[in-house]
Amino acid sequence: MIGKQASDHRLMPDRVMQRREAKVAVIVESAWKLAREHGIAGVSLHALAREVGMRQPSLYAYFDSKLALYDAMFADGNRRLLQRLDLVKLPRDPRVALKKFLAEFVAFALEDPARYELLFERHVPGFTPSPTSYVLAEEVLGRVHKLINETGITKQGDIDCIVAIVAGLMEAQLSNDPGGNRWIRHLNRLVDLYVDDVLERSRHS
Amino acid sequence: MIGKQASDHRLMPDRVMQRREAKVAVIVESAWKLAREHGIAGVSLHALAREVGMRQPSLYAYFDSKLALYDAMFADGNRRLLQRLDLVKLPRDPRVALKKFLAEFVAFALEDPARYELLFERHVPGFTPSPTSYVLAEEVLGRVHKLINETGITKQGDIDCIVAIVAGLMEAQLSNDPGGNRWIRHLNRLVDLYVDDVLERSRHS
DNA sequence: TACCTTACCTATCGATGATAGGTAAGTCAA
DNA sequence: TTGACTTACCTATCATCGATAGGTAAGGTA
Repeated sequence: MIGKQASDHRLMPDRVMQRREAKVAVIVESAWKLAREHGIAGVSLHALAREVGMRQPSLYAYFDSKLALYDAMFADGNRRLLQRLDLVKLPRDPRVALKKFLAEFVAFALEDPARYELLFERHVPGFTPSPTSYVLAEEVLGRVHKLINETGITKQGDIDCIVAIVAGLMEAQLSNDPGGNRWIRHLNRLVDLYVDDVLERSRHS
Repeated sequence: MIGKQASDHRLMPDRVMQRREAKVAVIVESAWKLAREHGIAGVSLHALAREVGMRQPSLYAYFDSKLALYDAMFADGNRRLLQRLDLVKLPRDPRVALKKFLAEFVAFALEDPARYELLFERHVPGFTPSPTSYVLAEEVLGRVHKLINETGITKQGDIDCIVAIVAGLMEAQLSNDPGGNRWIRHLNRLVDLYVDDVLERSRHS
């Protein structure tokens, strides 16, 4: 139960519960700060505790394990991503809408390498999102799925390809040219190329 | 100096030197075994030493640090990859040759997830290949580069795209369907699609 | 034989994530 | 207001990790 937080506090009075959740938020925010400084795997519970003015064992009052902390960060990152995607004004044209949506997705992903490591790579040994947190990631993927569908692409294999292409460009960008655009500048062209090809193929069959 | 092995043994007599290198090879092989069992980041020096019949500090006679061990594994993996690629009989047709070469590359990459993590991902916190080892990785990339060139594709941006697409498919394959072919089956089609498009564009300009 | 190097060993270090058990402050019903 | 209970921390300690120091017996060499 990675995602489970310490004990069950659902019987707590609201006031106490809110204070507690606020503290969790502070801890997660500090964890992101440390992750940005030392990489996602470089977050140490001792350093994190010091950052929030505690001793290391006290963190276990808020998270059952270090992996549970990562799970909370995973959920937090995906929630922020969904918020950002909510703000995207989607044009009528499905193709333009898809590209605009993907551009925002990619911008979010690339702006914080440590967050990218946790949300989209598997750079934390042993970490797998809990079902509760994974639902958020599926929501993101579901929105991409929907927009791709609206361009007329419905086959799972074609959706897989587009997702893989986007991921490949992002991964190359962050690995070899973080902050630049050497790979990511090809995103729109590749999406157009692939979508055109699928539609062309479906027309001729 | 990540890649440096303990001290400088270049003044050793040949007999001793060979025995030493044989031992290094045994250690690296055992490390791969542990990596396959527990993931690349799950290799512990205590377990590795036990595996080769030593105590943990004795490994430091062969490697200056754990990262130096990873560097030796990185070089070893790339050497094996080059050996495999040497065996590929390349057809005349540049396009067919590229696809056959990439197929072998991908087959090698996917057959051992732990090796993939070390060679193609950055799943080991703090690890960067030493210049000496990185030369081997560049040799691999150089061969891909050459074959892509021979299809008539010369612009760096286009080469980047093909490499990113291949990497994206491999990464999705291993993350979501290891052992299967849900993503990788699209490799040839995507390469053809991209190469065709580049050649088409160059013809119309 | 005498000497030097090799190839290990034990003991120990600091940092890590995790657990056990204690205490003072906060909360709340009688 | 008091007394009981809970919360929110603490100190002390553990096993495991990579790493270092220093010792020793066997192998190789003059």
